[in-house]
Amino acid sequence: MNALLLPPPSATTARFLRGLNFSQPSLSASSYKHSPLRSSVTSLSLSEDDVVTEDDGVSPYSHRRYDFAPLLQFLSNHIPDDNDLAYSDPTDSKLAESYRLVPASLWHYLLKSLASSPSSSTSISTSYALVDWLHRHNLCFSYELLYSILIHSLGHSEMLYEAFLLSQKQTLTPLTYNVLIGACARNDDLEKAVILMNKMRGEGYQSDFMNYSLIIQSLVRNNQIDSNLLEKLYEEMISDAIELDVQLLNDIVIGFTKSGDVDRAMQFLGMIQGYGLTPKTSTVVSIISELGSLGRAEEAEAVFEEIKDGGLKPRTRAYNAVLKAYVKNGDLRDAEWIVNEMERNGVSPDEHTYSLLIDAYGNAGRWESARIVLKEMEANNVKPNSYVFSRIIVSYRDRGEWQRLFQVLKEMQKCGVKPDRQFYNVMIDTFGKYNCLDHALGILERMRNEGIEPDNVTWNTLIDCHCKSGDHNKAEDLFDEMQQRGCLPCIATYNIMINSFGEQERWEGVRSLLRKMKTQNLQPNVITYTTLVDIYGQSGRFMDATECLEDMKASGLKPTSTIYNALINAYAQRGLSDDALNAFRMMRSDGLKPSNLALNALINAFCEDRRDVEAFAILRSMKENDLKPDVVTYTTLMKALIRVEKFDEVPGVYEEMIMSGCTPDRKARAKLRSALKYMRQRLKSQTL
DNA sequence: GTAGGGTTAG
Repeated sequence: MNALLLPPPSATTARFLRGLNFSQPSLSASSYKHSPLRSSVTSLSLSEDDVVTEDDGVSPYSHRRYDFAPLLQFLSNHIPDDNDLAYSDPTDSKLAESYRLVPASLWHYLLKSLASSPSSSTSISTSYALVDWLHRHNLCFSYELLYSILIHSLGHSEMLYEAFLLSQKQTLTPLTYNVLIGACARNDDLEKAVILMNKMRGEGYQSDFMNYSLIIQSLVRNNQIDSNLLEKLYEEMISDAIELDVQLLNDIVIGFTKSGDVDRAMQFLGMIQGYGLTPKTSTVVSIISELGSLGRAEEAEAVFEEIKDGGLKPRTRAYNAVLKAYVKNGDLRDAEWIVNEMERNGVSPDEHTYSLLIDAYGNAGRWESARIVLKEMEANNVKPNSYVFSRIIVSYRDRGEWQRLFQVLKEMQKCGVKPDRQFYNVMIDTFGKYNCLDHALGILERMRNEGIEPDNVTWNTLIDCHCKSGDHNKAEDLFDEMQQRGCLPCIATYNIMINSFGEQERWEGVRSLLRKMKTQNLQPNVITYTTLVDIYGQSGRFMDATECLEDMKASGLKPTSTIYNALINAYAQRGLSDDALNAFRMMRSDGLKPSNLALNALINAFCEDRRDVEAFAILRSMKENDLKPDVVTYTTLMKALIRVEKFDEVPGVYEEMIMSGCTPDRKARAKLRSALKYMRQRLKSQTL
């Protein structure tokens, strides 16, 4: 479009240009040797496509070099301000005349190179100057486009701030809006992107669908995606009547997948197919993978089949995703089957395949089979790595056979695999979970000796295991040490420390941790608020606890059932049954389903408040709502009966518990025993 | 179609 607006080149101007020597790099190069702008940008080699060709067939301009050095040199020396002297400078108009023939596309290219050149602010200010200059001399039309190019390039080279400043100089048009929003999203500055989108909408312009793609991609990239947010974005797209292209639909599917709402993701997958479009394989695989992580094997299989229906052959990744589902479910036979299947179809297993298989055998306690897989890996030239071994340790840790850790270490050495930071983190966690704090600290030493710098996770794990064993002083020392060594605490670190201070009832300490988080620009997350509600609630500071819950809602985070459980539980332990009930109702009105945890806590509240009738009413409503009472439910009910001295009703509850299929644990048996004891005592005192 | 995995906080 711009090329059409360019004045046609004439023979006279061409001669003029040749006469001015601008096409002779040797001359200009010598005169600009010391210019700060001498870079790849100052002179451009052009292909035939880039130049305007004359009608006469023999193009005088093909393969010529336009040398922009003189212009750029001039512009860098004349950074324009409002009452610019350059206007009256004769060189200015002479230069303008000499570049009259440069095609628009070339100006665009020059501008792009200049704006995205990695060097200094010099080139940025020169690019502004260039746009102004072109504008002033009517050399290149569509200034809107020029600004867009500039903003786009700046955004691509992470100079978003400059792009933003630039946009302030002009009235924004739909094109510049879109380019700017795109630049913000690419640079992960979504706050600015959203502000601009709203502003744009306010001015009656429609946003480009590309912007939504870029925003979703940025959210996914930074793990900031959640399904509510995505739902809101989708509503916006609908109300803006945005065209949903395949790319955008793929991005939405990925977004819902990553935010854990795989059901919604599958709806959109269906939408893609319904439009007769083909989803990207990587999109489909990511759904299978998520279904796999959730252990939803049948659905994973079904989506896997859809790849084949589309005429595509599943590759390693797709197989791995299904394999993950089987492993998650502990389904060894299906796991072995799918691996055979992939080999039969000529798809070679990779590191992930083997890792998953080893995981499966490890979980089944089949260490020998896991070793065979290790051998197979070697045979197939897939090198086992630290990851595989850390998975083995995790499976031993979770099955209580953590001492096998030493054996795993030996095996690892035999394979010539060096433990990495994450492996050591798993080791520290394992030692910590089994209260071997000295061993855990030993690993820290070992890491340092091997030149592996401990990271956030290392420190968090160490700090937390010391808190859990009650050594809050050592935990605090480690918290200080971490910072002295230049490791910045993250949100998890603060959550651990807040919990620690809370347990010690060091409330000023808690507040100062929250302040410190803010200075680091860390926002409290759901876990932070839950921790706060828990520690305040546990020490009877209910005002503080409820205030935290309100703060969380105000900050836009959705309360979870865990946070309500913490609150209900806190009230329950002090026998504040009305408050507990109230918290329970709040939970319901927030649309959260009550779990056994919440209901058991509520029963406990009535129990502590000697309201046994209400406690049993909860049991009834559990049964009516298809919630299976568990051993804790029945034990708490027995406790409630004992509290109101209805000892003779306890054996009946115990019996019902067994009848309903609950296995009594030590606490349940203890309740029955103490009820029987009281009954005997009562009998004795009556006979006496 | 060049990406997917492990460890920490309620």
